[in-house]
Amino acid sequence: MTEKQEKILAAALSLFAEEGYRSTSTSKVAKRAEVSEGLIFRHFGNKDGLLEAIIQLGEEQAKLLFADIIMTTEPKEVIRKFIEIITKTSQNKEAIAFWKLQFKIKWELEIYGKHKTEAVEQALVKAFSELRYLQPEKEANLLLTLMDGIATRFILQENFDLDETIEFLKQKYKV
Amino acid sequence: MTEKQEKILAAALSLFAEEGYRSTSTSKVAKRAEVSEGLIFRHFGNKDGLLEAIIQLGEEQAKLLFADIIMTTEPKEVIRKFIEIITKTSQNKEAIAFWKLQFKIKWELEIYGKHKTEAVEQALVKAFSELRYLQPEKEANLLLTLMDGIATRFILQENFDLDETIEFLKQKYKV
Amino acid sequence: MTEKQEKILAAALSLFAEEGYRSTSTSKVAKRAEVSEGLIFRHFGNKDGLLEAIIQLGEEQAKLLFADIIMTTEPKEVIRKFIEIITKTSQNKEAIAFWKLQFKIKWELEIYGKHKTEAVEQALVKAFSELRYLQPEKEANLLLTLMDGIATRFILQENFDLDETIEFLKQKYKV
Amino acid sequence: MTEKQEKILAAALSLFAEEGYRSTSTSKVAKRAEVSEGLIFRHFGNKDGLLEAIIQLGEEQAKLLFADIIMTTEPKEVIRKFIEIITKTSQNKEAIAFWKLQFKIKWELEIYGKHKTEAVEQALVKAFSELRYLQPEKEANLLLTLMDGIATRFILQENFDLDETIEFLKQKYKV
DNA sequence: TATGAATGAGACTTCATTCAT
DNA sequence: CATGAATGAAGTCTCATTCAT
Repeated sequence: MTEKQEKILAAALSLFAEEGYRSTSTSKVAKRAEVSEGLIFRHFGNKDGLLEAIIQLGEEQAKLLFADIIMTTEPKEVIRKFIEIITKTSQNKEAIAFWKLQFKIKWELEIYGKHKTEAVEQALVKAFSELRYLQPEKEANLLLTLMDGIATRFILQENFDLDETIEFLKQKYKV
Repeated sequence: MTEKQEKILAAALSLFAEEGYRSTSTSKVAKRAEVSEGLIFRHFGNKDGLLEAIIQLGEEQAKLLFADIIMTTEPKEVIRKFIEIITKTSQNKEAIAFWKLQFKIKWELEIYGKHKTEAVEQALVKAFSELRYLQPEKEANLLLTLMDGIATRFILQENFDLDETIEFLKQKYKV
Repeated sequence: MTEKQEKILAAALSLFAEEGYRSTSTSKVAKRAEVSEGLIFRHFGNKDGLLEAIIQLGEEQAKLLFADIIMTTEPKEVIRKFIEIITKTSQNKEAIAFWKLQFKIKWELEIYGKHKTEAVEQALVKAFSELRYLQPEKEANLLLTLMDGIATRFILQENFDLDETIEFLKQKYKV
Repeated sequence: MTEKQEKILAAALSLFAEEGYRSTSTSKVAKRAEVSEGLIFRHFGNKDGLLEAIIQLGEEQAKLLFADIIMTTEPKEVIRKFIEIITKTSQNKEAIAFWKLQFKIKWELEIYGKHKTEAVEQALVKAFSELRYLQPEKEANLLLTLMDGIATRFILQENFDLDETIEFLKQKYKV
C-alpha cells in the first residue's frame, strides 16, 4: 500500500462519510487526496472498488474492536464492554467518520453485513445464559438491535446524549 | 393535487425507497409515473422540491400513525401500541416502502426530524411515569431509540424476525 | 426524425468515414452537427447506437441501389449494371463518404453483412446461367469479390483509374 | 532487436490485428507482451512508432513473399504462384494475423502502400505480355485488384470458400 | 535496460433543468 | 396543463505518455 493509496482511502472515507457514496465524485476524492483522478482508477479499478476497499478496512477494524469482547470470560464484563463500545469511538473524529460511513453504506446500498457481528452475538448469548436470563438468544438480539438504534441516534440526532443513554443502559443491565 | 401529481409522488416514493434519492433520476421517475419529465419540474420546481413534498407526506402519515397512541390514556396500552406500531406497517408493501424511504433519507441527508416524534415521546414519558418507572424520560428515550434499531434491522437485515422481537419486547415491558 | 437528428447522422457519417468510428469522438460529432453532445445520447442511446443508425441507413441505400439490378431481366444488362454500380456513386461526394464508411466499418468491426448482397448474387447467378457460363455460381461470386477489390482500390489507392477498370471489365464480360 | 522488443512487436501485431490500432491500448500490449508499459515507449518512442515498426516488418515480409514470384520466368507459373499466394498464408495463424493487420491498417489509416506491390505488378505485366494477352497492364491490374477482393472476403466473410475460389481462378487463367 | 506509479487530457455518458410548442 | 427536444455541467473512466527508482 503506497502513500498515495492511503491518502486516497482516507479522503474517500471522510468524504463518503460526510456526503454519502453516490454524492461524492471521484474528482472530489482526488482533490482532497491531492492526487490525480486517474490514480484512483489505477489502484482501485473503479469507484465501487474504492468503496469495497474501504468496507474491507471496516471489517478489519470491526474485528479489532470486537476482539476484546469475545476474549472476555466474565459475563457482566462482556455486556458492559459491549455497551461501552460506542463510547470508545465517540471521542475520535476519524473513528466517528468511520462508523458513520459503515451505517451510511448500509442504508445507501442496503447491505447488512450480519456476519460481522456473529461472534459478538455468540459471546452475548453466552453471557446472558450464564447470568440466568431466561431467553439469552432473544436478550442478545435485543441488545444488538438496541445498539443499532443508539448508533443511529448518536450519528443523526444532533442533541443526542450518548453518555446518559450508556449510563442508563449499564444501570438497567446491572453491569 | 391532480392525478398526475399523485402518480409522480407515488413513482418518486417507490424509486427513492428502492434506490435512494441521489441514484434516482428524474427521468426514471417520469417514466414510472408515465408522465413527461418536464411535468415534474412544473409541479415541484426541482428535484429537491419533489423530495420535500414526499417528506411532507411522511410527516402527515406519521402524525396519523401516532395520533391513536397520543389519544390513549391507559399507560400499558400506550406502550403496547407504540411497540406494535411497526407490525401495523409490516404487511403493507406501500407502507414499507414509505418507511424505508424515511430512514434512507435520514441517512442520505442526515436530517433527523426529531419534532415528528416529540408528541409520542411525551405520551411515553407520561405512561412510564404512571407505571412508577423511576426514570420515565430515560425509559421513553430508550424505547424510542430501540424502535430505530428494530426498524433498521427490519428493513436491512434479510432474515430479521420482527414478530419474535415484538413479542419479546411486549413481554419485557409486561404490556 | 427531427432536423437535429439528421444533422447528427450527417455529421457522424462524414466523420466516421473520414477518421473511422473509434477515432471520432462524440464531442467532435456534436460540434460538426452544431448540437449539444448530450443530444446524441438522447436520440441514439450511445455511440454504438449512432453507428447502428448509420448502418441501418446504409442497408436501405444499398437496397435502393440494387433494386434496379434485381428487376432487370436481360442477362447482359444485369451484369453491365452491376459493374457500373460503383461509377454511379463516384461523382457524388456524399455517396463516396457513405460507401467509404461502409467499408471502414466492415474492417474496423469485422462485420461482413453478406445478407445485403444475396439478392444481387441470385440475379447474377441467373444472368450467368442464361448466358451459358459453365459455373454460374462461381462466376457470380468472383464478380462480387472483384467488386470488393475495386471498391478497396477506388477508396484507398490515390491514383486508381476507376473508369479504365470498369471499361476493361465490361469489355471482358462483353456487356 | 532484444527478446523483449520482439515480444512487444508480436503482442502488438496480434492485438492490432484482432481489435484495431485505435482500440488497442498500450497497456494491453504491455500485458500481453509481459513487459512494463514504459518499455514500449523506451523502445518505440510512442504508439505510432510501434505501429511503424510493425508496418516496416510487413514490408519486409511482403518482399519475402513476393521474391519467389519475381524471380520466376515461366509466365504461367508467375500467374499461378501469384494466385496461390494467399493459400500459403491461410494455414498459418500468425501469418493470417499479419495480413489481417496490413489490411486493417490500410483502412484505419487510409494508407495504401502501392510501392510494395510494384515489383509483382511488373512481373505480372510481363507474364501476361508473354502469354499474348492484348492488354497486359490492365490484366495485371485487374488480377491485383481481384486479390484485394479475395483477401477482403477471406478475412471478413465467415463462410468464404477460399480454396474453391482459388481453384476457379486458376482454371480461368489456365495456369 | 526495465519497472510501474503517476499524470492530465479527453473519452463516453448521465442528468437536472429549460423552453418552444 | 402537458410534452419532450434540447442543453451544459458534471460524472466515471481510459489512455498515451512521463519520470523517479
